[in-house]
Amino acid sequence: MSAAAAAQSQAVLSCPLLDWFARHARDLPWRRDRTPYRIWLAEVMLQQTQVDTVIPYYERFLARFPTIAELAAAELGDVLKVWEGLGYYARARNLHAAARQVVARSAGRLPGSYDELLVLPGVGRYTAGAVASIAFGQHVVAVDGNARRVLCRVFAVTGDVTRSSVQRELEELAVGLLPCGRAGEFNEALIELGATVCTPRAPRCGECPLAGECQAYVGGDPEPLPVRRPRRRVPHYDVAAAVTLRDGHVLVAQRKVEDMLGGLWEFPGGKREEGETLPECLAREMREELGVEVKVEEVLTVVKHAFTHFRITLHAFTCQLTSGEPSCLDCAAFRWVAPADLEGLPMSVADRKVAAALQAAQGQAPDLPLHGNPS
DNA sequence: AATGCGGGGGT
DNA sequence: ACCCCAGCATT
Repeated sequence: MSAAAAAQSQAVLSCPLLDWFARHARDLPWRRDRTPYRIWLAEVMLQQTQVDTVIPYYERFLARFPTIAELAAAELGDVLKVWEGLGYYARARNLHAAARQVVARSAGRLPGSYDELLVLPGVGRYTAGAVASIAFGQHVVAVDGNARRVLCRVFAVTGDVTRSSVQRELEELAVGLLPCGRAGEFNEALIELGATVCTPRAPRCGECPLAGECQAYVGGDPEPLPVRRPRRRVPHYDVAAAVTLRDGHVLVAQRKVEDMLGGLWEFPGGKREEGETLPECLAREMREELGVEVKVEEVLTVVKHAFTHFRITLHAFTCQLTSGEPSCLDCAAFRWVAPADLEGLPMSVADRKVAAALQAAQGQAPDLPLHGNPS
C-alpha cells in the first residue's frame, strides 16, 4: 500500500470514530480532571474490572490519597483497605510500590514516556500506552479487550485472541489507524466503542460509526468474533476457616504477600484434602499454620465464593484453643482482635462475610458463640 | 508463549 | 450457568 493509500484508510476509520466519540463519550470521573496520577489510577483500577464497579472505588481512593506523594507515604495496609472488594490485590500492591518509586526517583512526577512507564510495577503494554497517550499526548496505541474486539470485527481477524501473536497483530492494526496529534482521544474512542456499541453479545451495529467499513458486519455476522480458546472448567474446593474466640477477641492471620490475596487478613484455615472431614481439615490447618491445637465446635456460617480459576465453599467454624500459643508457621502475622475491629483490617470478600456473620451472631446473642468469653 | 490472579455484571 | 471484563507478572 502506498503512503497516500495508507493515510486514506487511516482517515476512513479514525475520522468517523473520533466524530462519534465527540458526541457519545460517557461522562466518567477520570475524564474530568486529566492529571497523570488520576489517569494512571483509573487505568489500573480498570484492568479486568468494569466501569460501574470502579467508579465508587476511584472516588474513595482519590479522596483518601489525593496525590502520588500521599499514596507513597501511606501504609500498604491502608491502601489494601481502600481496595478491599475490588479484587486483583496485586494491583494495589504494585500501585503503592510504583508510587514510592516515582517519589524517590522523580520527586513524585509520573514519567511521561511509554518506555519509562512500562518499567513501573503493575504497568504493562496497555496501561503504559493509555497513560502515555491520554495523559501525556504521546503517539502510541493502547489496545485493551474492548479495542481488540472492535479490531477483530473491523478487520475480520479470526485468530485466537488469547495468543500473544494475535494481540501483536491487533496492536499493529491500531498503529495503522492512529491519527497524528489525537492518539489519546483515538485510543479512548476505540475502547468506548467496544464497551458501549461493539459489545461481546448483541452488538448494536445500527449505531456504529464504523459499520460500513466493518468486514464482519458487511460479512453478516460480527458476534462470533473475537475467537478465543475455550476455557477450562473450574474446580470446586471445600475450605474450612476457624473463628477462634478467647477473652472477647478473635484470632486472625495475615496472608504472605507473595501468595494469592497477599497482605490481606483472614480467618485461618485451608482446603479440605481427599478423605478428610471439615473439622479434621481445620485442626490440621491450625497445626500447620499456627502451631496450635483447637477444638472445632459449630458452624458459624457457610459462604460460597467464586475466583477466576476455582470456586470455594467456605465453612467457618467457631473454635476453642486447646493447647499451644499461636506462632506464624505459614503466614505473615497473626493478631487477636475485638470483633468490632475486624472492619479496620483488609480482607477478601469471603472472609469479610464471615466477619459480618460473627458480628451478627454476637449482636443477636453475645454469649452464644463466645464460649471462652469470661465476661 | 501460556498460565494464574478477584470480583462483579450481563445474558 | 455461563461469558466477559479499560491486563499484568511470572514461568
